[in-house]
Amino acid sequence: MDIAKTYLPKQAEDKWYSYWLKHNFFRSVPDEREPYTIVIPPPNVTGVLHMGHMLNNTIQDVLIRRARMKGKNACWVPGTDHASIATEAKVVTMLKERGINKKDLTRDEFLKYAWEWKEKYGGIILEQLKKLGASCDWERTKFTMDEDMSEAVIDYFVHLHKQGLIYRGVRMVNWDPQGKTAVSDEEVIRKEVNQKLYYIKYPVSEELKDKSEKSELSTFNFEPSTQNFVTVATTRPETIMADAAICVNPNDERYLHLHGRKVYIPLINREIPIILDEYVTMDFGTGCLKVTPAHDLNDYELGQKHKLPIIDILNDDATLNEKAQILVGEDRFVARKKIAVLLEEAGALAKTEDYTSQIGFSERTNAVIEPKLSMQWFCKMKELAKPALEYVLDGEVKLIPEKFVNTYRHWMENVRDWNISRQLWWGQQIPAYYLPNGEFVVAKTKEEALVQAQAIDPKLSIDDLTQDEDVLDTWFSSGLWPISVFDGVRNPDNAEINYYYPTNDLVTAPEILFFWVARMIIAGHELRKQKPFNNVYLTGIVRDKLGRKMSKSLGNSPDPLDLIDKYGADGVRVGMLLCSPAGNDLMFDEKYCKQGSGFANKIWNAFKLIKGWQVDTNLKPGNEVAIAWFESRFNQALTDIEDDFAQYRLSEALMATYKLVWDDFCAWYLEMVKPVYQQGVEKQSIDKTTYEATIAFFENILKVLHPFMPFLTEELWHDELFGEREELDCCIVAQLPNNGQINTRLNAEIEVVQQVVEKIRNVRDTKQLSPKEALPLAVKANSAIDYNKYQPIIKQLGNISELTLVTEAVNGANSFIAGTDEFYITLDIAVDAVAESARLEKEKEYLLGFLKSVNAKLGNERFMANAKPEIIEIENRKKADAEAKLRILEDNLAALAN
RNA sequence: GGGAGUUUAGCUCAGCUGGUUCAGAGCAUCUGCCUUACAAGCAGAGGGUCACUGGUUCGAACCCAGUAACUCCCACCA
Repeated sequence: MDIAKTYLPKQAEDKWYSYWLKHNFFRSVPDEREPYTIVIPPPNVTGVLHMGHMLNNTIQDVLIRRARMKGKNACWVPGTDHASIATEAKVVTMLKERGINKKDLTRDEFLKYAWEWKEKYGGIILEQLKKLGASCDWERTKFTMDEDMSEAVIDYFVHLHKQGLIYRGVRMVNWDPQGKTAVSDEEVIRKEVNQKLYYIKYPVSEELKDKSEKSELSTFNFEPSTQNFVTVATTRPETIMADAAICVNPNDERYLHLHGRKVYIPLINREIPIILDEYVTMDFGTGCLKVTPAHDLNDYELGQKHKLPIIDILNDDATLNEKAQILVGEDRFVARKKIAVLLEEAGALAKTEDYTSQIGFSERTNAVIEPKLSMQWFCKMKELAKPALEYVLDGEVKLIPEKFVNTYRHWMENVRDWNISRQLWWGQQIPAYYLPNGEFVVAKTKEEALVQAQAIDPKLSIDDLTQDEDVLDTWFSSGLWPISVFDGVRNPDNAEINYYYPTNDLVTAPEILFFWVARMIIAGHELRKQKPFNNVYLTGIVRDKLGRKMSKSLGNSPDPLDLIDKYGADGVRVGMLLCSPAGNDLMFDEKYCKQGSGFANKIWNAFKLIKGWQVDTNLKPGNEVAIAWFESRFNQALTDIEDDFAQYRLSEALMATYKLVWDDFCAWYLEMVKPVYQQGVEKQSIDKTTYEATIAFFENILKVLHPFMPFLTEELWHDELFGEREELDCCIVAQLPNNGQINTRLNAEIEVVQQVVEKIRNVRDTKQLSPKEALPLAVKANSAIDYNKYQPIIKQLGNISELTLVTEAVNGANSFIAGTDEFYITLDIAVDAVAESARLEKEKEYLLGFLKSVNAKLGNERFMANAKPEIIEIENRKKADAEAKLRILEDNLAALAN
């Protein structure tokens, strides 16, 4: 039969994924085995797979598959997040395209559209994950707005409210004028922006009585005539109409004459007081601050302190309202430009300066955040954060890499109250019910709310209650994820939550350490007094090879599905992992995927080679040494790989596997045992022992590879090479081999043998001899290595015609040293004594230098006094080895000279 | 402004408690091979002032101090 020349991923991928599904290999139900649980970081329900997801989910899949193959009850819970702001924005856009304005819809009508949208586009991303090979238990797929999930959220809200941890209040919030909702502090991204600093002159309302009371404004390069003005620097001239005061530092000697005075706001001529507060920095701007309590957080606090009126001149969409008196209806940024012109015309603009400062942008809509006063719901964080911090500091929840502990601590120690209300419809509506008198009660249902309400006013009926319009922040619900997917909020003692929780590993991006990870730990402690997971593996950000973050707007992100199409899912998985050491950003380059698919092909070809063999029972076993060595080497590699996994060094585990397969198995083992080509036969004859051992090795290799390359390994697993397989005998559920014996002596001796082979090849290369030409080799063994034992290997790999053991150096031969043994290859052509001497001299020189440094150490009294005995012993051995080699070299040099 | 991190070969990264011939791996590069599994391959080779400057030490890529560059997080200087 014909075997494809290269591995063809496409056929294998769909075939085996459905096979796994059909046989429920991803399914997990509680049983007597040890559980291993991962909950997926739920992607946005309307999201599309990007490279970050690829990395994240590849890692999770590797971990879950490995756990499965170690006999654990592996459960990977998939699902999606309703992502209120992002999704609502998408729905609004969609409606707009259809000519529908959200304003014209009722809440119910809008939600109907939103659900339609979710049904249509939601879950695309989960389908995409299947292409990657994600072995999630799809029967457990959850959505954060599923009925039970929402109920859990409401329960949690009611619970926190009962604890007195949720309150309602007017606060300055981060207002997203595009999403028309408040967003939390964490959802504001600050960026450096080039702006202008406008110096605005506010006329002082009374003439200065004493002309001699001269200000020192001249140091600011102002026109002398400005002494009747107060000049204020601001980046937001459009808010002057909302000014409630001008503030100067009481210690600022320049402004003593202004104490107790009043000024007029330019253009609208409203009179405002000059107030004094040490908050003002004297050496910034002019040292005068305009106080605009409605539109700046600090000004708000200053306003509260000084009991200033709050004048809000902005609408929810950040256009100016009638309180502004001028430019009503204009957008804030349009107004800024226009007012600058108006001020200029009125002679109230002293100057403008270029200025860069940080501005907040909405993470969801990218709109410039407007500080806005409004009534919001808040969650008290201080008490909640404390135990959540302890979990991490105690190491009960391990962050990988550890460096994030500091960041986590810093945040948890400086946490502020969390604004949990969002002025949206898509999400869990806050379970607060208002009485006609404005009081409110919090309850799970309207009926329960009525009971509470009637305690206040017995005459109330259910129609008198109105529910709060706002919904909860998405993170409020995703914080419950590891508990709510097992129904642990509503039924805290059910069999599932007791079995699967706490989960084992969480794999997520460091960007959402606080948004999400911290809140899960908080919820875990609050609801169950338990951590939600043992380990948090924080992946890096996927960047392009120039180090730029991959994003749609930059257009530097490849489509993951295209990559899978091009390199196969296994190739892409390997590619992602090859360049993603734990916690480091990943400089993604397609070439890694190429390396991945190249690796898949290498394995495929090893398979093809073995497929071409046929047992000939007449042949005697002839590869005991090779077989014993590979077994030992394999066990060694298993230990190394296990160790890498234990430390979450997935890249290194993969690289160790890569080298095991490519170097040890293909380049050495298979070359050692591969039969000499026999012409005219379809299959190459091989002895039974070697054949069986090789197949067993190959099967074990497939197991080790499986977590990284599930499709290829499953495909090969079912080849007839391995005999008949039961229907359920699949690589995905095969058990990883246990760590077996490691023969360190054999491993070490083979390393010398490998050196010998490499040096023979080197001689061949430098003498430009054909690899086909067999050469004679003589060994003068100074070590205990029995070269008779390794003769077949050396002969086959080095193409040696004859290997003789000698006791004296061979004259006129090309020599080399491997380990401490001497090797001689006698060639027909005469040795180029000059070149050979030069080569040996160079080696000698190096050894002498080395010996000198070793002797320097050994001759150093303080070294001998301070170094540990084993170090000294090592140095002594180094010295002995070097001296032995030097003697050999000198002998060889002497022989050449003759 | 505060904090954390990074800096090792052309690229991406290992290098654990300071001490093996310790300066490494993979990729890339160069040279030679179309050797019956694989040219997506094989064989061989080259490539580094371990960011810089000082210090500690018998001994430093590793510890300490300072400097520089980059990255991230946090923060209300208009």
